[in-house]
Amino acid sequence: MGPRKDECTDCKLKFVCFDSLNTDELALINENKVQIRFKKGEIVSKQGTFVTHVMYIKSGYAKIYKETDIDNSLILDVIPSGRLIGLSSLFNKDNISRFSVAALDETTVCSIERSAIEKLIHQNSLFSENIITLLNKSFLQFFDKMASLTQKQMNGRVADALLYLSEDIFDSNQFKMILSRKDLANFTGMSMMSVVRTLKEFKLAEVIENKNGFMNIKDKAALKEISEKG
Amino acid sequence: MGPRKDECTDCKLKFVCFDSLNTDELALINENKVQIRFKKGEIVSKQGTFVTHVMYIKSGYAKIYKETDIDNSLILDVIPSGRLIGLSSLFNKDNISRFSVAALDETTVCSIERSAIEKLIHQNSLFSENIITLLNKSFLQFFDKMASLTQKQMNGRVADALLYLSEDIFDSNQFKMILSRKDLANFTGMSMMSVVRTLKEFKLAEVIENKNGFMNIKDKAALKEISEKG
DNA sequence: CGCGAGCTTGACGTTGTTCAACTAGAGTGG
DNA sequence: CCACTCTAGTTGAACAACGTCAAGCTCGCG
Repeated sequence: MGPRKDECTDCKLKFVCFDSLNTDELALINENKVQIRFKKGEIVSKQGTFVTHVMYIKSGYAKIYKETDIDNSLILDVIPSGRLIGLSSLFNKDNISRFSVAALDETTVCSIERSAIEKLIHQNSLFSENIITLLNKSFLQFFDKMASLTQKQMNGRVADALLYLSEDIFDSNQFKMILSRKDLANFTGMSMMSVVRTLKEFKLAEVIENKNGFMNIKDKAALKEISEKG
Repeated sequence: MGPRKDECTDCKLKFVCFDSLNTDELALINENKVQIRFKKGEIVSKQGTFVTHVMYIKSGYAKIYKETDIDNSLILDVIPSGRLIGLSSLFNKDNISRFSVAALDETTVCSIERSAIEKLIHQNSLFSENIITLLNKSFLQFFDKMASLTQKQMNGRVADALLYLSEDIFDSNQFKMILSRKDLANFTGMSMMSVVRTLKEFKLAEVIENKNGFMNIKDKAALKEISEKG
C-alpha cells in the first residue's frame, strides 16, 4: 500500500473520458495523482471523511458501500478496473463522503485530486461531456438495481447479482468470487443465510457451480428466466 | 394540454443552472422549448419511447417511475416545480427512456430539446458544472433512498417517505397528499394494504393527521425517530 | 493438530403480502 | 335531489417469504 508514480501519459489503461484529454491535460492529471496498491479487504476510502480525490481503478476490483448499522451495510456497486469512483462528489459543496470504498482483491488505485478533474471539466467540454455520460450510465444502472431490489424476491435478486458480475464485471460465465456470502447479502439486500440457501437451490437445479471460490454459470438462460420471473 | 409559448427570458421561475446562461443562451432555450399543461394523472413521458427532450417543471408536481409488471411500478422520485427531469438521458447513445413521468397535480411543463441543452453544455462550462452538480445531488439522494428501501422495515420507510415530502418537496409540515395510497406503496416498495395499516398506526400514535386529502405531521420528532430506528 | 473465520443447515418466529369482503366519497344520469 | 356506480381506501384472516438463532461444518493457517 505504498504510494508510487507512474506516468499517465504512458498508461495503457486510460479509459473513456481520458481519451478526450490532450498531452498537457494528461500531464495535469499526472501531477495531481498518486498510485496506491491495496490488499484484499483494505479500505480505500471511508464514509464520513472529506472527499478530496477521485479514484481510478487501474487493476483489481473495489466495492462501493454505504455503512448503515454496525454489522450491516449496503453494497451499491462493484467496480472493475478502468472505471472511476467518486465522480458523484464533484462540485459538491458538502464535502463529506456518503459511502465507503474497499478493495475486493489485490487492487491498484490512482487517486486523482478532485480539483484537477474539476478544472479539466471547465476547460475541456468534450471531457465534460464524457464525465456526464459516465454519470448517466451509472444513473440508469442504479434505477435498474433499485427496481430489482424492491420488486423481486430472493431468487430474482440473487440471479440479478450473478448476472451483473458475469456480464458487467467479468464478461465471462466463469469468474473468481470476489464477493463473500456476506457481501452478496449486502449487495442483494438479504441475510447471509438466505443467500446461502438460494445459491444452494441454484446449485441443485444445475444452474450454477461453485467450488474453490470460483463461480461457474452453467445455464445462463435459466438464470435469466429466474431474473425475469422475479 | 395545449402547447404554448412563454419567454424564458421573462420567466421568473428560472432555476439554478439557468442562472449561468446569458441572454443569447436563454434565447436558444426559448426557441427550442414548448410549454404544456397537464392535468392530474396525465402521462408526461412514457417509458420505452425515444428521449428527445428535457423537461422543466414550471409549476405543479410530477412523479418519475419505472413500470415493472402490469399493475406494479416503482416511483423513483417526486419532482416539485423548479426542477429538471431527464438530465440522466443526456449524451446517452441508447436513446430509449428507462422511466415514465406523470403529473401528480395540475402541472405545467417546459419541454426543452435535448440537443439545445447538450449544445449549451459544450459552450458554457459554468452551465456544465451546474448540470453535473444537479446530477450529483440526485445521485447522493438515490443512495440514501436505496439504503432506506433495503435496510429499513415498513415503519421506517413510510416515515422516510413522509419526511421527504414534508422537507424536500413541500417544505412544510402540512401538505396536500399528491400521492395516493397506491403511489405511496410504489414509492416505499410496499403493498398498498401495508401502507394503509402503517399510516393508521401513525395516526393512532398521534404522529400524523390525515383528512380530506391533506397530510399534517403533528410530531416530526417522533417521525424522525421512527425513521432512524428503521 | 487445533484454532478461527467464513460458510452451511434446520427449526422457528416475525414481517409483510395476498385475498376477499367491505366502506366512503365523488361523479353521473334520471 | 336521489339512487347508482365506480374508484380509492380500509379491514381482518390466512399464508408465504424472509430473517434470526443456534449448532455444526470446512478449510486454510499457524
